[in-house]
Amino acid sequence: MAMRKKYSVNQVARLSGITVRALHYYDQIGLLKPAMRSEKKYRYYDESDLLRLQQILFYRELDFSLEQTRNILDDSDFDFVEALKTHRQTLMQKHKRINQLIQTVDQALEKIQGDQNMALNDKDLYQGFDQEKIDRWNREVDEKYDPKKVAESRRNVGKMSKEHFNTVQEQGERVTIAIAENMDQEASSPVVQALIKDHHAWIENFYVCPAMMYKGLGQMYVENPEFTAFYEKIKPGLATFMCESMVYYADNALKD
Amino acid sequence: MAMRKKYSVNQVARLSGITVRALHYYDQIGLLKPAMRSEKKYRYYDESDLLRLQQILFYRELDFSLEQTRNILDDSDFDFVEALKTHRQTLMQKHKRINQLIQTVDQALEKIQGDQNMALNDKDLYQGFDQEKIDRWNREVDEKYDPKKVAESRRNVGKMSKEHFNTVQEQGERVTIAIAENMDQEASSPVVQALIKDHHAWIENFYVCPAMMYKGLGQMYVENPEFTAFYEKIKPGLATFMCESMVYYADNALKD
DNA sequence: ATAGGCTATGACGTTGGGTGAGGGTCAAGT
DNA sequence: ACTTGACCCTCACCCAACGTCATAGCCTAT
Repeated sequence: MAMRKKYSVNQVARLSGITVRALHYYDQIGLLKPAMRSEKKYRYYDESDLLRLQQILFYRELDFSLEQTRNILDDSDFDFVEALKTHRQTLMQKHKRINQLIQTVDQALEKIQGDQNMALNDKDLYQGFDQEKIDRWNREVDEKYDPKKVAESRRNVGKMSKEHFNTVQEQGERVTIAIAENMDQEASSPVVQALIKDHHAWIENFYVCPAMMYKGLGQMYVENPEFTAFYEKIKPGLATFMCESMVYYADNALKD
Repeated sequence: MAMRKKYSVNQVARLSGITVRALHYYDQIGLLKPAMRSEKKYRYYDESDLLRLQQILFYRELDFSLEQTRNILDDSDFDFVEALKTHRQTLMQKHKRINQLIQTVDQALEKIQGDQNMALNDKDLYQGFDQEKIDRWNREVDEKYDPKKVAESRRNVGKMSKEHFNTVQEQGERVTIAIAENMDQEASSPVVQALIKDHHAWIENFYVCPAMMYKGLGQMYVENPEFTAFYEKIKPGLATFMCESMVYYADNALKD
C-alpha cells in the first residue's frame, strides 16, 4: 500500500493562499479537519482535504459564510442551485444598496461643490421664515452649539446660490401646501406619498438626508414644538399628518 | 435662563431609530457623549446632541465606520469633500466586486442548469487524456474521496453536452500550445497574460474557478506530479511557466 | 549542541452592537 | 406610604473570521 501524500499546515497555506491561522480556525469550527494528526498533534492534510479546501475557497470567494459553506459541503441533500439563487438575490440587494449609496454621495458632492458662484448670507437664507424664531434659533446656536459644527453647517448652507435658493424655497412652499390640501387622504395613499417624495427631495436641497434621517426628521415634527408650531400654523393637524406620512415613506424606503 | 430640553436614552432612541444599546456604545467610544449626566448617572441629551446624532446616522447610512465618522465630526480641518470622494471610490470597488460575484454565480448556475440535453459519459469526458492516468485517477477517487463529493463533481461534469465539450477541448489545446509557444516572454507580459486569461476562461468550462482557486490550481501545476508531467510533456519548463503566469494573473485579479 | 524554522495551544483584539443579569430609579396610582 | 411597571445603570459575555502575540514544544542541519 502506497503512502498518501501528506501536507503540513504551512504547505497547505502556501498552496491555497490562506494563512495557517485560518487553517487552525477551520479545523476548530469543524469546517476542514486534517486527514491525520501526528502523535505530536501536527496536522497533516491529504488530497481530499485540498479538494475540500478548494471548494471552501470557492464559496468564500462568493461571500458565503463559513457556516453556510459547511452546510453546503456536509449535507449532500443541500440544494446547491437554490443556495446559489438566494445568494444571488442577496448579492443583488447589496449591489442595489451600494448603488444608492453612491448616488447619495454624488448628490452630497454636487450640493457641496456646485453652486458656489454666489454665496448667501443669513438674511437671504432665512428669508420668509418667522423672524423671531430665527433670532431665537441663532441665539441658541451661538450659545450652545459647538463652534466647529456651527461653522461647518454655515459653510454648507452658505454655498447655495441665491437664485437656486429662491426657487427652492418656492418649491418647498408648494409641496407643503399640497400636502396640507391632501390631509383628507390616508398618509399611505399614493398621492400623499408622491408629495412626501417631493418633500424629501426638497429637504435634500439643504442637507443630505437618507431615509433613516428623514424618518427622524418626521418624528421631530411632532416632538419638537418649534416644528410643530410651524406646521400647525399652516393647517391644524398638519404636523402629525406629515410625521405619519414621512415615517411611512421612510420605512418603505428602508425596506428596499 | 430657560431650561434646555433634555432627552433620555429611550427618547433619543425612539427619535433616531437606533437602540439604547447603540447609544451606550456611542457614548463608550466617545462618538456621542450626552450633554449631561444626572447624579444617578442617567444620560440626558440635548438638541446639539441630536444634531450630531443625525450626522452620525448620515455617515452610518453611507457605510462609514464609526471611527471615520468620529474623525470627520471632531476634526474641523477634516477634508469633508475628500472623504466623500475616497469613500465613493471604496463604494465603487465594492460595487464592482459584487458585480463580479453575481457574474460568477450566474456562470455557475448556467453551467449547472444549461446544457443538460446531452450528458457525457466518462469516456467522452476524458477523451484525449492519457488512459492509464485516468484509470489511476478514477481508482484513487473511488478509494479515497468522499462519495458525496465524487457524486457531486461527476454530476456537474456530466451535464455538459458532448458537442460543447468537443469544441471546449479544442480551445484548451489551442490555448495551452499558444502559451508554450510564448515561453520566451515574461510571465507577466501582456501576451502571456492574455493567453492566461483565455486559459482561466477555459478552466471555467469545467468548474467555477475564482481567482483564488485559479492561483491554487497554478501552484498545483508544479506541486503535483500528475499535472507537472502532463505539461512538461508538451514542453519542458511549461509547468513552471504556467504556474508563474497563473499566479501573477490571479494576484492581479485579486487586487481588483 | 545549538540555531533556525516549523508546529501547537491559548488568549486577547477587532466591529457594531445584541442579549441578558442583577440591581437602582422614577412617576403614577391606590 | 406603598406598590407596580417602566425605565435606567453597569458589567460581562456573544457573534464572524480570523490577526497577533506569547509561550512552549518539535525537527533538522551543521
